[in-house]
Amino acid sequence: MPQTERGMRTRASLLVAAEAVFLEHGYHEASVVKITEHAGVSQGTFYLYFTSKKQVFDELVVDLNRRVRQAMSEGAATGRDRREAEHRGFEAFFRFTAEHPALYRIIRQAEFVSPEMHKLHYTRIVEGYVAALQRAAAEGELVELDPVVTSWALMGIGEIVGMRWVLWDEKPGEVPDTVMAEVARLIDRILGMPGGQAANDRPRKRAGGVKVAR
Amino acid sequence: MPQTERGMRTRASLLVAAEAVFLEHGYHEASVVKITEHAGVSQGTFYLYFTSKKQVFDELVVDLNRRVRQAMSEGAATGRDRREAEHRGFEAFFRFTAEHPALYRIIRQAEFVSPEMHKLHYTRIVEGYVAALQRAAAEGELVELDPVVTSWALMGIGEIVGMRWVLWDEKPGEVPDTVMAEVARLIDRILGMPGGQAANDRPRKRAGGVKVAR
Amino acid sequence: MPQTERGMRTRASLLVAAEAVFLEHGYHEASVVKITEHAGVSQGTFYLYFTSKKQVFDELVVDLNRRVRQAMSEGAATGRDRREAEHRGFEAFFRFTAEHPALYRIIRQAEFVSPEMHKLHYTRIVEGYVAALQRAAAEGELVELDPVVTSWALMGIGEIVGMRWVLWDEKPGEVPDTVMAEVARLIDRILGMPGGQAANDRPRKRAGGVKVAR
Amino acid sequence: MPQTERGMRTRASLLVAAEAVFLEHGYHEASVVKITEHAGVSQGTFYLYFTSKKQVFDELVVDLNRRVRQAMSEGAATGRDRREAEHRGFEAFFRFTAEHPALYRIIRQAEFVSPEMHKLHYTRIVEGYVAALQRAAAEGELVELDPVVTSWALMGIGEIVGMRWVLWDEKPGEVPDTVMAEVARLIDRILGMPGGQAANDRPRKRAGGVKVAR
DNA sequence: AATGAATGAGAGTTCATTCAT
DNA sequence: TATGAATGAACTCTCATTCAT
Repeated sequence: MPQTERGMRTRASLLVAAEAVFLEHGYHEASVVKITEHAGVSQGTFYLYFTSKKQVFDELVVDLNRRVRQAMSEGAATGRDRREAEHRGFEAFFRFTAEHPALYRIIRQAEFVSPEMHKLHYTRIVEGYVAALQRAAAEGELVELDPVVTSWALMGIGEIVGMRWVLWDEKPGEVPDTVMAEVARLIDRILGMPGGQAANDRPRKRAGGVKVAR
Repeated sequence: MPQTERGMRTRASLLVAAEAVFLEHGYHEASVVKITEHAGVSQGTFYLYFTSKKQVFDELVVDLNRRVRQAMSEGAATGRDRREAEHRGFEAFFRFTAEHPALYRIIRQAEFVSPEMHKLHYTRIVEGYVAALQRAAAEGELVELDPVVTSWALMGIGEIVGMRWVLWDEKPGEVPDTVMAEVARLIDRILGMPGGQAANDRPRKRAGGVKVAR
Repeated sequence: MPQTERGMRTRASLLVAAEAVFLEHGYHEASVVKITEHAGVSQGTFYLYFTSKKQVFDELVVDLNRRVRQAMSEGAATGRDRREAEHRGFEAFFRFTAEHPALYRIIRQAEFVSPEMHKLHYTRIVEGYVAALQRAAAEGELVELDPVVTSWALMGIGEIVGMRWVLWDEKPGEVPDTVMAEVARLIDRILGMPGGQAANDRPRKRAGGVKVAR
Repeated sequence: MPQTERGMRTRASLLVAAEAVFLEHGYHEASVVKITEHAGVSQGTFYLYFTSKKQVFDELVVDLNRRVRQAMSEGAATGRDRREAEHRGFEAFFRFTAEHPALYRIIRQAEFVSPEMHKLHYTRIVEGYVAALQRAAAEGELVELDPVVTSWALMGIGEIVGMRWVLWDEKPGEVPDTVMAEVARLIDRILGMPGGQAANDRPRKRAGGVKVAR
């Protein structure tokens, strides 16, 4: 760890550079040289602050994880009552994956680079999720469900939607409103909240019931 | 392409070896040498049948994709009526991701190795999904939903559940029954089919409504 | 060496293929596979008739050498008297290097592939040259000169002119007439034959004496 | 490019080593390993200073070209009058090819390794040649001739003589005096300068007029 | 005579990491 | 603290050649 002000700045700029380079090239195509060049320092300097390429990657994953969870709790904090709070928490999660889809590439890549960190990331998020679901359930707001399985399922939805509509689409950074709305309804159905079904909760016998996104 | 029986065998054993090695080490740690050693042939032989490491990877992804979809349609074929058929199709998909979670690592890694193949894989599966949802909707069996968004969501659930309960668990190859059942209920809720809620379809006001898996 | 008619044909087609491939790719870029593919036979067949890639190259050089010298003596044979014969011989040499500049690439490459053959090629040609010069000198038709040095010089001229005006030029296969004529005059001057200087043999004091080719 | 004294030394020693190795083995037999071993550095160091084996080759060709032309202009500078200057320029060229025949192997090999560099080399030299011939012609010192064709011819002579008498001979580094003298007379005849013919300028009718070198 | 599968040495090149300054 | 030269293991890939059929 750096002992001086200058050292702190150097380390920080290396982290920023690493994020940018991993984002652009992925872990394996990213080289330490690229990172140091991006940070404007020399090659050797990297090893003053990090013991390996993998270590800086791990640190980034931990950092990203912290940011996601912070976004989620900040989102939840804007809710005026318990129920709204939970809603906002989920919303924040989706918004984060939507707004930072590229960051999610880093996390997904962790599966092959740093399985422990990958596991840690999901586990931590799910923990928060589960707690939220349990609080909501205690309030009697949910259908009867298993919070762990449900949390994982919700996370899977968030990831794949981010991948499909943000990472793959030409104009990244945003999930289309129609898709977002559909996802919201879907979640409501999963959690047994009203709003999952438009006006009526019985399946209706008409083909028009199906609308295609995009 | 091989022109003799012997050549066919060699190529096949290289494919098998590649799958095993990619599974164990991931794409980047897997080397052509490891693959050929595993197949019991010399290094150069690899290039008799594949033009590059990436090509054999792509071929594997395409092959896996074919197998998943075949499993799905075979599953659907066991249903006695339309509704059962759709159910069995989804079941088959979940069973496949559950039974071959490691294969899914290969597919997920394709995101960083061969984005085109990765895209192709998901796109093809979703196409089948969407068609099934539309058929079910035409029969009036579903809640009003967007089949595309829903298909992606279902796939996200399948993947993450496979990752969590099969890939991460010590005894791989099987999603625990309790988890599988919970997922089934969850899907029913998503699709608006009866069975998504145990006995009653209103959320109830008791914490006991929540049961934790594992 | 082949024992059957069929074998003879195969060997011949391999030689033809080798010439084509060496011509197009040069020795090092040419591979045995390319040669056999071009000949329409399988890889292993090559080694039925040649012991190595280098051997077939050597054989080609020897063959080309034979062809050049034959062209030269055929050219000389068309001369009606001794003097004309010599002229025609040189002409034929230049025509050959002009018409087959690509073949000359093979020979030049021999310097780095098969120095012995390279040496042999030039030595044999020079021998013929020297003999011709000596005959001409015996007839008193030449300026006093060293036939060996002169022969080498003439060969150097032929090669470089072929390289510059045939190999490098867009429309290969032909040295422009003006260049050819200038070369002819140049040779006449070298050999001390009339015709080397236009009308007068004293250098003249006017800049207009210099005309630029191309 | 190296930024320190040490780096400069390393790069220089790699260039020296490359020249030596290309000289001894030719381009294709020369390997980067051989070069680095010769330079006493490790394999990877090579790629600190050169992007590829071909690049160092190109650099060598350019360097040699510079040296030849410098030798020529330095030679020309020793002439006391215009005419002597031109003479000395040509002399210097011949001396250089004679003294560095091995370097000329590198240049000749460029035909097959780096055609652009090969072309550049000859083109540059000819440009200087042509200019010299034109100056000489303006002084009325030459026979009527085409300076471009003549320049190429002179170069062809220089190369082949260097190849024959220096590269092939056991004691390299020197063209025998008798050969050199003969070449000089030959050039005088080509340029129409006095001295091309010993004492008399008419061909004589005696075989003794021909003397054989070596 | 012909095939084509198999070999394996060796090539050029990259890059995470170390170390002298 | 910072530099950047140096390392060397490891990689992908090519190809002349051999050999079983």
